[in-house]
Amino acid sequence: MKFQSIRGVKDILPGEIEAVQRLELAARSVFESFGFSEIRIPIFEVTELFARGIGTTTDIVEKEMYTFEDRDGKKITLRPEGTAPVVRAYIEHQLNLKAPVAKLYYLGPMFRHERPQAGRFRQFYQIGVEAIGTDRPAMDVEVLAMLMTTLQQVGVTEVQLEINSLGDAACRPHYRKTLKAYFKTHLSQLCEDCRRRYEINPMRILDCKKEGCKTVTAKAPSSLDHLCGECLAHFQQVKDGLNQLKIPFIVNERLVRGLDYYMRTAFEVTTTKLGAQNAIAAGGRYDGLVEELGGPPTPGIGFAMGVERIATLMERFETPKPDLFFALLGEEAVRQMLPVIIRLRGEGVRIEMDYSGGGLKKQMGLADKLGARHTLIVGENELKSGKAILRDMRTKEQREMSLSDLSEPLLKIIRS
RNA sequence: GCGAGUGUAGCUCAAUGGUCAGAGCACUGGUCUGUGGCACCAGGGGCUGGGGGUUCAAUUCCCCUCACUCGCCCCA
Repeated sequence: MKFQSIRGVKDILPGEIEAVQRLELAARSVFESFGFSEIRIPIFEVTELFARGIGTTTDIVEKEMYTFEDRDGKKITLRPEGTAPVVRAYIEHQLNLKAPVAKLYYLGPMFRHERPQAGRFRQFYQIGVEAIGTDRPAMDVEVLAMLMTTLQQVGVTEVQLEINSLGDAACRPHYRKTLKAYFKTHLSQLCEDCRRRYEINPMRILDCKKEGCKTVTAKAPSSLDHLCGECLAHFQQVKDGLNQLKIPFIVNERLVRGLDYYMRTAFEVTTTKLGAQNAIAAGGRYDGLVEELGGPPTPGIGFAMGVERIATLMERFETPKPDLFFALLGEEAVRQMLPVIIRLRGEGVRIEMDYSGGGLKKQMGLADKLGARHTLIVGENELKSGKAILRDMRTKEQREMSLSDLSEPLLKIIRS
């Protein structure tokens, strides 16, 4: 009986994980420079939170959630996204009272029961940001700047930022009605999926890639023509802000989002290098969500980055190599050197050694394979003479070092 | 949920309805007993994903199943 990981779930091994670590590090540092703080949210919540937050007719809620009953009979769901939990925490801890705008970021795994595919997993990682408490377009611009800066810092530059405005509670219903009226006259030309979308979420039809639907949507009324004055002004200010910061973007009026809570600004960062899963980050404004989840009427905006997708666009980074390898011959050498090894490791020096008890040749081979910069040789001869041998593995130069005073001189050499 | 493709050594891949399923890389050992990379030599390693069927005989042909990959849908 061989065990293997569950379908759609994978291990990220050394060699692969380094890019992820860099991305996380870069994101943290960028977000914190913008004044955002980490919030660590649970990976499961009551099912109702997601149903209300994301929307009961969305694909995520209808068929992708990992939902189960816990031992008390409570309905629990592994989080499929991070915004609803963050908003729940915002309300629960009354973060609205602690600062005018709650600026939060999170990172961790999300779970969706989808068919695995290139760039799509059932457990996947997101790094996300939420700014709750302001509807100023300046915040939209800041959030987008954070996202693009982070991508740039990890060297992911061949991407496209697409933005759109979905309207708000005042103008979206009108647009929806107009759109539905238009599609009603073209129903027969739409694909089966789109006829279903017509009932559930007609805006999604705009996003269909089928040729027949495309010809219909090409002449469909544009969302941008139906924005109310306030939404239009908001959108204009967001675009102005991006231009001012020289952040390139295109307006894609077909851009709609699959989650119900988005309104006004919606955006997506895409790449052509990942096959079918071309979105590496996406987000938008969700001005009605806090209220929907039981909090005071509060606007918010956020995004999530797909960690695996971005990581595959990054160059690969080597696993760190040892600074120093200890080639020790005999138990006595091990006994005497262990304190030095521990002390140097405490200083942050990466030290490896041999655990097989093999001869010097074998240990040198291991030092080479691990890519150690230096090797310190201590055997019977060295114990007798009181002098260890330090070998530079690149230049092959060797020098003697006093056994009685190793740590400081070694530190100096390694840090030089 | 639907469609297509692929499962052979740790990895990348060969092969044939018929003797014992091979190669490269990797690994282990030796040439070289306290000095790595190179070279040469040798060695270990496989229920050919699992189950069933056809056949004298299946890794090969057929069916089922599982897994992976890619696409649709949807999404990050």
